[in-house]
Amino acid sequence: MPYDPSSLEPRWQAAWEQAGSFAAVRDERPKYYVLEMFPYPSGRIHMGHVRNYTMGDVVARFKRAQGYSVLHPMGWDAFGMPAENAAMEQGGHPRDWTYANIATMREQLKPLGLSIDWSREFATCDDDYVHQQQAMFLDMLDAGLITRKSAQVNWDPVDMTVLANEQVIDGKGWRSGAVVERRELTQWFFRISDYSDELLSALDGLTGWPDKVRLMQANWIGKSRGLQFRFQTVDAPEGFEAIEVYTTRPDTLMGASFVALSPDHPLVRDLAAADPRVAAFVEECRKIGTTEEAIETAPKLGFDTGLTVKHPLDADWHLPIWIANFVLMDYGTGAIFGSPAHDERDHEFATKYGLPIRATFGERGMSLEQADALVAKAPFVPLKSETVTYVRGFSGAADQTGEAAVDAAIAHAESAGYGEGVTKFRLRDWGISRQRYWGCPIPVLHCDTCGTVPEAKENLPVLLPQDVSFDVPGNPLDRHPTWRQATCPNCGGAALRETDTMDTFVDSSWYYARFTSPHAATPTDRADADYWMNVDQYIGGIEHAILHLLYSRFFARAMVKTGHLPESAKEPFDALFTQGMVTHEIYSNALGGEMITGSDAVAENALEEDRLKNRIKYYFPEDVVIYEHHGRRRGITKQQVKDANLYPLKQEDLSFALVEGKIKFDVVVSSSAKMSKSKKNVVDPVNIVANFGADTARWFMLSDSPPERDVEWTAAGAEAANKFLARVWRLADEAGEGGDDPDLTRAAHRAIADVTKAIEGFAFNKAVAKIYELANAVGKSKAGGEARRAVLRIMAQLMGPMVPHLAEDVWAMAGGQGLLVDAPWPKADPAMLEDDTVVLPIQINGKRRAEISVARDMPKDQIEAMVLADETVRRFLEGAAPKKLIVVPGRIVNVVA
RNA sequence: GCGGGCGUGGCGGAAUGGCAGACGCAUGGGACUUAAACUCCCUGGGGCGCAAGCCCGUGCGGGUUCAAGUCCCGCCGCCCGCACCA
Repeated sequence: MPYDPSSLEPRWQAAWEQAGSFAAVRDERPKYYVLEMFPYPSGRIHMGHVRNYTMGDVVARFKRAQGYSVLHPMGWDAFGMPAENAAMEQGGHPRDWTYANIATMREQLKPLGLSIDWSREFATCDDDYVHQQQAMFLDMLDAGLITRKSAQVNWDPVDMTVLANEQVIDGKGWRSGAVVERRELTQWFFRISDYSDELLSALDGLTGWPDKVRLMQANWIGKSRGLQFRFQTVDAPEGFEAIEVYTTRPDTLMGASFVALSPDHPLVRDLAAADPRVAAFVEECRKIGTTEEAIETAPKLGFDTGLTVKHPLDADWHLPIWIANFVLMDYGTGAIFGSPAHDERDHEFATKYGLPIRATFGERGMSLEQADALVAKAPFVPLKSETVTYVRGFSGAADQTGEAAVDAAIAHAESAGYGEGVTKFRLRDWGISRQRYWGCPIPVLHCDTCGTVPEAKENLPVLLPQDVSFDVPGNPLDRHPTWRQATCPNCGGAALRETDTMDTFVDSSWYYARFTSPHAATPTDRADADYWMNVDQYIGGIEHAILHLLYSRFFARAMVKTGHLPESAKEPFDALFTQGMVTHEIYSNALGGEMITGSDAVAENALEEDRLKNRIKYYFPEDVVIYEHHGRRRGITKQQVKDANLYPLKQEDLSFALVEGKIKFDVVVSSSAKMSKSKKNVVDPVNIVANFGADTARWFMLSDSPPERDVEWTAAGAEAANKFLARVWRLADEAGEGGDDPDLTRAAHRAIADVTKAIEGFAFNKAVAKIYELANAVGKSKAGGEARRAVLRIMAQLMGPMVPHLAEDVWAMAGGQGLLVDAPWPKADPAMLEDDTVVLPIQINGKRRAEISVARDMPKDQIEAMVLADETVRRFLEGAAPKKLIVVPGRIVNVVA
């Protein structure tokens, strides 16, 4: 009987379930909390999920074997726009759509054999979760962590609704096609910016996080030291006698050539009220979306107000005031001075509008003329740590670094009294208001008498009304006939409910804490949180490096402040791993605008493809057959092969069929990209599990590609994975009688050491390679009987975290006692790991020319003597003494001739 | 535009500054078979050579070092994020 995952996998899953193997329990063992970022219930699981959860499962099972009490939960990030979009497109209710998707996905996930404690499952749209989140919101409101202020949104003037950034395409609303405007709304915010410094400095302690993520967060928080000062205005309207600016480069003050205001600056508003030309310019600026990307990539636009300011160091020197579309109101003071000689953007702006470009400094030793010449065509922006020569300096030495010059300039401004050094952060408060239905209602009321009033805790949860429709754009809560009507908990009078719901990032900012006690009547249970927090290993995509992870770090602090988490949990994730995406080749019918019918064009060009996307037809991988023809990969649709009565067409019959004209290549193979429904380059995990079993899918996801990098799903790779697992199964099935093989036992212990190290280091691809080596050793070995079974049991243990079903079967066949899942992780015998002799490569002038075999502990002088006596070395030296002889013990020898 | 990352055979990848290409896939050859599939063995960066061996080779151009895929500087290409996608 061959390897049959379809019978074996359900059997072991049932065994684990019956044994209750994965229930997380508080006991005397040390605890380990493994968490993968929870999925959005889009409707079907995809390969990205399989990869993410397989990695987490490897860690969970590995730690379990190492004697930890493991918490490995699963839930659903269930609020969000797709449910509303589905309701708009297909009718139905977001709640029904969401829960149906969850049911489907749970059924698709379970056959993967993940070691999850399913009793802890919840969805963020559950009434209970909403309830606890609202309770925390009230606590946080009370603790001063929440505020209300004005913020800009994308406004679709036709649909009369707020759009998400992704719903704005080329500055237009995705449904209406209307040019989107920026509008101001009063919104709810978490005061994350109060924690800027704390969130930044605490990054140093996150030693279990990738450096790149810490760096991205540090840059996002963006601490900067600069000078804040006032320009005195000339002839400006009343109330605008001075303009406050902030600069991180006060040392370039003598190179200032203009002042630029944000279109949202108060002075600009004042001017716009009086001058229609200003108003028109501002309106033009507002047609750019709200994203920083849109603002920064839009062409730089300026408007000369005609007003001027006095330079703080020379009252007779007047600078023009411009309005510029790239100046952000959110950062600094909404006003800057332009220093075109030393800033890319200012240089572009000055060049476009004919404003002066005056160097403040040049390369070391340059004269004023040389420095001005240097910056005429392009700005000079050296590293701040580099020493430069100031040609228009006003403080500090002539030759100094940018850093020193900034400090000197701040000191100068402070002693002269025209400005002060300040520290600013780029991080803005976290706006959580969404003008949408399918989210957690913000539990607040608006009372005519009492103003904005928090709902009383005993009135929670504030649940969404069920009788809503999505046939008209806009927020159904706003137009619901009765839902808004409520009683003010303060005065007992009539009040209106807040109709904003919360950003779904709020839901995902504390689910990790809720998993520690998912059914508690309070947001957390302190004993459980104390025991299970922190998450020891968090695993998810790099796309969450900034927002989700930063918000979660803030939220944990807010939960500490409101007593929902212990102080020790303020950094909730001890270690983080960011895994890569799953990609696949793309199969389509067209390239370069022509329908491809067996022509030579196979290469891919993303831009071209984008331009032609409307004419391109995509094929699912399961609908095409790929052949190698004249060294190129070409595709034919299965339908075509069937129509020609040739299915299944063999490679060797291909040329015949082509020559006879029975078939032609009509599918272009394009390079791999992230799996997406629109390009149909998706492989359904359900099909893979049905065809090959879950273990094959898991094994493939772990093989070959390093976990942090993208992995390309290929049919050949999946088959190879399946073949290997079948081979391992046969090795166990066919184990016969025989004697010892010390080399095999050594190989097994080597494998224990290597695989353990690889799993600990998240190098699953290397662990897989080491298991291949062990399997090859088993296959070659003559060992039999208990000696062979002992090695097979080790192999089962090492494979257990990755392919748990097969491993259980091999374990049982090789005479393992009880369930493998309960067996402790094997330990390598140190005596088995060391060889007595080592082969030392000999390099001559850095190139490998020979090797010698020496005792591991041979002294250096003996090695040197052996090297000099070596025939190849003597040939290269031609009788001369080496210039140098480098011996790195146990590693390498280099002879410099 | 700004921030972050990645780039090694035909392909996925391996390599505490120390033998580049572990391991796997594809290819080619062979064994088994009436035949095929399965399986097993060998081959497996490019070039020259009967061979021993030699030369070239880690996106491109420089540099540091006895020694560079790895460190430094400057480019090119691709990917991720940019605050209302999740």
